[in-house]
Amino acid sequence: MELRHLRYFVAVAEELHFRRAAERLNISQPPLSQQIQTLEAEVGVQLLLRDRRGVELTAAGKAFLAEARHTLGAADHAVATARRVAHGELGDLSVGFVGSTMYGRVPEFLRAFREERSEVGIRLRELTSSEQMDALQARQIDIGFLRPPVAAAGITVETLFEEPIVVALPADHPLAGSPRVDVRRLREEAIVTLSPQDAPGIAAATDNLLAAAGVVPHVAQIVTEVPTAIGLVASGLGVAFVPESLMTLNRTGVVYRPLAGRRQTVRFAVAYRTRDQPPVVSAFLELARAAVPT
Amino acid sequence: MELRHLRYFVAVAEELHFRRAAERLNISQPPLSQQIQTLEAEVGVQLLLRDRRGVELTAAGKAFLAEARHTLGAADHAVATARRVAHGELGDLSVGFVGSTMYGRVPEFLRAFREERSEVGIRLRELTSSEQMDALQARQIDIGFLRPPVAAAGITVETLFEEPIVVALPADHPLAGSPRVDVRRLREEAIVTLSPQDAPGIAAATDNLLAAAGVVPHVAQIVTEVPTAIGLVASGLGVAFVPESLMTLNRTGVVYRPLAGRRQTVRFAVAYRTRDQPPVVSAFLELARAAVPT
DNA sequence: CCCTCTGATAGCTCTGGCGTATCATGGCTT
DNA sequence: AAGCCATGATACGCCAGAGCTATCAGAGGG
Repeated sequence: MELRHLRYFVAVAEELHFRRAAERLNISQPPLSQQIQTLEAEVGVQLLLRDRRGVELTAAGKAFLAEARHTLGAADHAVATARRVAHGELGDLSVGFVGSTMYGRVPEFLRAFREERSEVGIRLRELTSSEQMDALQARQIDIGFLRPPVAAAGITVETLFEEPIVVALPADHPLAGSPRVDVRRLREEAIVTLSPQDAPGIAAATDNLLAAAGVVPHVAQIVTEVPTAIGLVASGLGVAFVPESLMTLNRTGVVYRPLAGRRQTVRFAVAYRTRDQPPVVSAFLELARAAVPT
Repeated sequence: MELRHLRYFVAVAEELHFRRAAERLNISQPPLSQQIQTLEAEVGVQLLLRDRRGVELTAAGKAFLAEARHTLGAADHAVATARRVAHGELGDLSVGFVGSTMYGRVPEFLRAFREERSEVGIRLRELTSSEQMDALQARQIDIGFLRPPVAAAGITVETLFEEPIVVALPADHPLAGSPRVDVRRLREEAIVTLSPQDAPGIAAATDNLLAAAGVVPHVAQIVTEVPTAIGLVASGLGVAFVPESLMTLNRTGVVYRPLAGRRQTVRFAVAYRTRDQPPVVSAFLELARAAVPT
């Protein structure tokens, strides 16, 4: 049995007239009769009563008509669904992100994308930058939000923008009152730093800042995620250098101050497999690129 | 697009290997490649990634696979459903009945049929015998339970059994104490009779009884349904002659007594279209015939 | 009694689905 | 590095079968 048989049967059942049904199907009447006969033989059941005065459905024919319509609808739906997935209108998207990006632009991207493509399901996973590279290669995620430098075979890392580093101080710190902070004045401070393996971008920026100021850091604690570092600052353990966007994390006991002197930035990037992307990915990337100022 | 394309695609998607899929489909590999190409061209979307090391599904391909399986399932289901309807295992049955039969064997038939064919939906309509003949011809009902004589073109009326007429008396009637009642002793009674149009069987039986006893009836009221007649007996309006099976209608203020002398019976019959029956009908008829004693 | 309408049948054509043979390409082995 | 073996794609011929035209058979209706 083929869909042709179902299409023909539905046409005859609707017209209750072989010649008219054949016209509708753009074939002549004899092959239509033949195909219906073949169908009835295969089902093994009489579906139509021909009584010289038009056609009538048997009880089995009525039941089959409903099911045949459903089958044809399912076939159309299969095609439509595949097309929509191919056009990125429908599908699933797994997104990885490092903790520090959830206070910046990522939530904005996600909200905008959900509005534009309400039928794309988004799954979020918090991962470090290097974990994201592995997850991208293993196809566990399709897009990653992370901070370079980071690289892996088959993965494109595309910087979306740069943002300055600011310093997070305990609220009761003497320098908390200054509009800008000179790194050299932090010479005696304990510093909470990020692990170079897990947050290479921020770790390198911190090193640069301190080296440029000729400061040898007293490392109070090495942590994996920026929000953790800010938590430790709040508890008075030391100061931390963090990306500007983290200022939206208004934690009691912490103040953020811009740095005096040469501006030090960290990059914010999106990463994706260079090949074998689901179609939704390119739509998401375009949205993210459009959302950041050139 | 034909079901063939879906079958082939599902096989390839499951095997992830053209040659093995072709074996499973009992065709050779080249036509399988061709058909899949045709399918992809028609859908307009790449469904499979061939990369020299087996085959992989695209996102669209995964979505299409699920839909294709569903479509194939729907096609199988269409065939199975038509067959089940043709075998009377599934379907709908409209049954007409006259009021007096619902106190006899009909409920028993219905219960037994529902147990045997739980997937046949039964709709019940209370109709007089002649209304049932019209409804059968108009295909509004498929089976009727009624009391002959009644006839119409294209309708078979098949007597299932006969049952004796008994008399329904008000409980305070002088004859209520007798084990049997002689009709001649009802010479002076008001009688509730049934309309010959609506209940020809019982009306004729009543006429016969009275004529045989030489009684000229005082007709108190003519009614359409036997239960109505019994209601009037309960109110003391008169006596009525009713089929024995109505004795299961235990109405306060009414007693039933068998008649003395020659036994007068009414028939109980099932009626159906001689042709163009839904397949369930014959199953129901066989059950009804088997349920009555020969 | 003929005419007209229905769906079915006959016989032919030709498309297209399938087969065999072969190609192109990439990974693996040696 | 070269050859081998696997993959899926391509080339091409064959023939089943889907479709066509012409015709038949039977039932109403005028």
